[in-house]
Amino acid sequence: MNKRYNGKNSFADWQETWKLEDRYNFKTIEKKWQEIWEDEKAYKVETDSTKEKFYALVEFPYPSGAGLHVGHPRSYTALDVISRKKRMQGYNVLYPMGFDAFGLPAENYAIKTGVHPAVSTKANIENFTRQLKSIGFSFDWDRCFNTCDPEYYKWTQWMFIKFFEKGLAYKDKIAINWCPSCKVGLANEEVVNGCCERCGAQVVRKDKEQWMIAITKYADKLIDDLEGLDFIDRVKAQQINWIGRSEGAELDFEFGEDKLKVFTTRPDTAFGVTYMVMAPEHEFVQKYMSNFENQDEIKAYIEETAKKSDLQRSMGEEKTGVELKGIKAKNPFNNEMIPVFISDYVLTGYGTGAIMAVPAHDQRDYDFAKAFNLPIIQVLAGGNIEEKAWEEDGEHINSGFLNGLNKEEGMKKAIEYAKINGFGNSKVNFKLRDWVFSRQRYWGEPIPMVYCKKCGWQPIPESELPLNLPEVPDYHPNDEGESPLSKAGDWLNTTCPKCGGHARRETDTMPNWAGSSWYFLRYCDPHNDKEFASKEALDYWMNVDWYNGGMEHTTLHLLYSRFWHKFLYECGLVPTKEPYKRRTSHGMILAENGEKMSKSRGNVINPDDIIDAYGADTFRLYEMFIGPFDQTAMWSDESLMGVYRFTCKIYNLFKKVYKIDAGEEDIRAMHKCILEVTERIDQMRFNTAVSSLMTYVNYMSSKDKVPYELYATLLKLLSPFTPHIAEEMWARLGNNTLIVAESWPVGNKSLAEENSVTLAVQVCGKVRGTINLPKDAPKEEAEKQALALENVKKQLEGKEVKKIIVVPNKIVNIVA
RNA sequence: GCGGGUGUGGCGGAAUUGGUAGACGCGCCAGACUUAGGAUCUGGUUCCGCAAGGAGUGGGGGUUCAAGUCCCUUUACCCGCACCA
Repeated sequence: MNKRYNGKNSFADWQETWKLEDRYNFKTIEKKWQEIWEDEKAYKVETDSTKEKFYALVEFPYPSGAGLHVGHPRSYTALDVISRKKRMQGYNVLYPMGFDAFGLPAENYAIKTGVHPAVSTKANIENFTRQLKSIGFSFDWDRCFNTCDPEYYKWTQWMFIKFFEKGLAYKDKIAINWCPSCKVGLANEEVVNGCCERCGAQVVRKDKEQWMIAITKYADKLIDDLEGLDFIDRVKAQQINWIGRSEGAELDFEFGEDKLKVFTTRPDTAFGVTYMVMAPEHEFVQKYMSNFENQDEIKAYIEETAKKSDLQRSMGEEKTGVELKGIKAKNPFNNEMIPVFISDYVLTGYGTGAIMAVPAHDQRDYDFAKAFNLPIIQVLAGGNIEEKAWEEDGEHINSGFLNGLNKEEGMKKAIEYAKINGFGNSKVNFKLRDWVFSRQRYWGEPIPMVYCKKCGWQPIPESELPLNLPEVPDYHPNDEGESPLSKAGDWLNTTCPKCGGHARRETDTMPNWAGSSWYFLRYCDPHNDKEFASKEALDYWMNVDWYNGGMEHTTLHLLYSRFWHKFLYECGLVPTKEPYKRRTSHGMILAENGEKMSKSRGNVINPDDIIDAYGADTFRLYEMFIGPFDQTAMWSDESLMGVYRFTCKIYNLFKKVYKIDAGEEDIRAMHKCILEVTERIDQMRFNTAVSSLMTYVNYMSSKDKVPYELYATLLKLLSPFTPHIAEEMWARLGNNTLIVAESWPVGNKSLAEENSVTLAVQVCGKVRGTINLPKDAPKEEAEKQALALENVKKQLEGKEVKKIIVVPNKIVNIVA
């Protein structure tokens, strides 16, 4: 006997055995249908070129020990609703789930307890899987994988080698952001307000040899290709802002034997340069040190700034600095000799690490000039230079051949002049830096490189992939910042793939963002052991049609993965330039009082508790009803109760269902609901989609007998939101099919329309009454009835009607 | 400072894109059923007013027959970036 139907197979059977005492038992219902879906592989999907595909993606979670947060299901339910609807609309839907399983918490836990990260991670993944399954998401679990599985990271390593082969991965000694607490180098993206994103410790600068990936080579493409993508505006804006493209010029100023290069966005203000500034780390400072008259002062300043983090530097309100006495620079535009300073307001990592200072037209230079009593020469008319710098447009003055030109013309001419005279050219700069790709950590993908004294850095041969993570005696990084892998004994020693001599393995591992940069490709073909995914699978499934995730990943994961994908595209390994067609973002869920949920505040809501008390369907529906999807929402137990009542109503409504024909009004209510729910799901206006369903249910509840067709349609519309109860009641209606495989109802606009309409009647813009008219009644009829209203007559007493505006089916406004 | 967003009842939030502001839900009030209920059902619920009526979408101004919606201005809060030359 089929367990689906509990031995019953007709609607009549169910009605007969219906008892009033029968209560909505979500626990039994939900468990039953989850088992059936799993047994029947209801959500398994195959590459099938005869069907139109739809690829929905949500950010896979890091399987933390804390388990699922109520924030995760907001995103997962939203795309589950979309996926389920698309499936019912006939699409071949790929909606996968996996785990981003490398990460610091597992390693920190290992340091504390000695439990191997692989062990705790496995347990956490099992817990997450249990939780996700208990919510009834329609993931194709056969495609699930995790990034710490050698079968997966083999390909992450393989791709790293591709980066190396194309010259995009390189080792460089750079001043990196160093977290003294985590003892790890951080990418710029991982530094928040000068502090480590994970532990909050203040980040300091430290010179280290690091693997870098040249994401900056793709800076232009990463901006330009945003055009045409369906990303929400704030994501586009944030990425553009982060990449920080600025156009200007690079100019050479004579300095000692050398040319001191500066980057400026305002070459037109060159005649207003009264001094120059280098970053304290600039190479010329050391090179010319012996020539300076005030070496002690300079050295002291350099030492002082080296101790400061970027945050401390930027917090300094007063401009500080030291003049490099003894050498002046020559302004190539007017051959004037100008003093040169070092100051920490010039950053070593941006542009050339040196600037030409134009105090009259740049506020920072202005502040510095005021502090050091330097001349301020206005070269663009406008503003009040006595008070502050003039940064707007104006006519050039005191500027030789630029006089009379505006900003734009001046820039063009200045660059032209520099070009002709060989001391400069136009130049584009980016805020974006190359990606620091090394982590001095254990729980990450080993970087598949070896160092040979003779041959330098060499990638290991493809046949040796995956390069498995070895066992180590303990997981602490040492104080020199060497990875725990440096203690991996024999593993470290190997042979050079090029010359066969002795070589030593790289001991740093990859950052978290590595595995997540291409995981959406693996979902297309997750069990392939020959390639990261077959061409056939990629051609069919890519791009991701709809990707939803958190705003916090906009400049991290989302930018990295776009870059990574573009690189693979240019290697001919993926069929598309961009990975994601559409990107949306959900708002956070805060605690009831508007605070962030956190362990320390003790206000975390565990999805397990909600499901236990009210069931997965109520939980899902509430997450969709909580508020506008893209906005921050506050958890509310009382609102949750309201949704629970609604779920009960759906269940109880069944006893009023009869096999009777639907009336005209019934049909209208039904089509109205179909149209609204369909449209609102597509627009991610889930909260109003749910309210349409509530209105429809309220309509049915007010009837003594509910026509079968109305209830059946309700279940279909409801099934993406509350799949378990929809499935259960669908079966009780006597169906032998799964509702998830049914087709989505199609709304009919004309059937949804009322045949009589209520028009508001206004006198001078104020509503004074309403009239009922048949739909599309002539204007004259509306006017006549409006004027006949008692209240309207009263309002018009003693006044002369000047004009009557009739908007058909909407409003009559009488102007007097 | 730059970029993005949000201000509507006691609360979460709707409003077909210029056409009856407050859908839906919570809460609250009244009634019904009940031994009882923080259960369920029915009705009510923007504010002031007994009513007629008036006011009303952060503030001010404007366009329009008509503005939560468009324009100008101002303000508060939230998020991201921030000495990026």
